[in-house]
Amino acid sequence: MIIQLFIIFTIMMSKKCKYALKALTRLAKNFNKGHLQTADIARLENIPKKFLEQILLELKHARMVGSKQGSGGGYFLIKNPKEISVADVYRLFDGAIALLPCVSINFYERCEDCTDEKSCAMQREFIKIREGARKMMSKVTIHSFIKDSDSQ
Amino acid sequence: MIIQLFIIFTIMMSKKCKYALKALTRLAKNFNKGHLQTADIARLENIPKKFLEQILLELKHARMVGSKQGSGGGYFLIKNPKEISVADVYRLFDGAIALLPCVSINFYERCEDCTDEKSCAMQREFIKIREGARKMMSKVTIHSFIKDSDSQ
DNA sequence: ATCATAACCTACTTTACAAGTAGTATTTGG
DNA sequence: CCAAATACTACTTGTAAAGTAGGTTATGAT
Repeated sequence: MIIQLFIIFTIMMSKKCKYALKALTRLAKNFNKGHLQTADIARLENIPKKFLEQILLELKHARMVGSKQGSGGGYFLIKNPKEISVADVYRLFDGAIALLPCVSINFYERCEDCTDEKSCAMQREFIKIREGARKMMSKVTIHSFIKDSDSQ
Repeated sequence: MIIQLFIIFTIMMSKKCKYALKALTRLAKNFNKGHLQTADIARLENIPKKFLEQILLELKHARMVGSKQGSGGGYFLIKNPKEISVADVYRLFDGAIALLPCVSINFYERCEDCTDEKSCAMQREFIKIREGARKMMSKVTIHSFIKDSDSQ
């Protein structure tokens, strides 16, 4: 009997970021229709409530959502769903879109092992890759998640 | 006096993967011209030698490079540099190109918090994002790193 | 044959962060 | 003033990245 165990580790979007997108989508469905409470969003989207609290707070500090404290309070979207892209949310929670720090626009950092950045062929090529990802991630917005597929 | 400390965490390519690409590029420059030793590649590319050993071994197991043991041995490329894409190397070391497991071609996994995958708008949109990244990462090869910019 | 050299392989260490949990403070409507 | 909700801080647990350490095996040269 052979037991095969496949453990695969991958670098992907964090759950925090994914939950944020789901929460924003839920709020977008309620755009200009009052507010929703953390507990409700958590239940509807299968997100741990206390974890979601932190996420909504971060979204508030990033001025994507607004809140109302006290009994009967909740969260609401303050930006148009069409103006919140996946790129925006990804940068907020997971950081750079580029695969290398020396290629990042918003999170640039020099590579320690690089001798001459100006002639670095990797940098040149990874800029192309970044642009491929960045364009798509900027094009897809929270609004993309609430419209149905054929209403493209 | 205000001290501001910015700590930014980002999800990027692992160093292992980056080092692998650099090592492959170095071997590609020597394609069909004999072999290079770990120590030399390590020195030329500023990669910790023992770490590079592991990486070259993984590349060997993935049949991208070949090796010769014993004194005067070393590593050499066995695939054409044009046929080793960034996507290939990335998948080997860092896993999925897609940002969500349910969107990955090679590392698919169901999302626990998803109720109905067929009607999931996020999945539908993230496939587009994956394709943006995947196309670019498949187009850029080790050969891209050794040619100069205007010889496009 | 044996020695130096370089690949091959496994295990360990350290650090850091993701993914949450816990508990308290603050605001606000009734 | 009380209940309900957000606001905030701190802690926990597990796991992976990045590298280190040390030994084994193969091979060309002496």
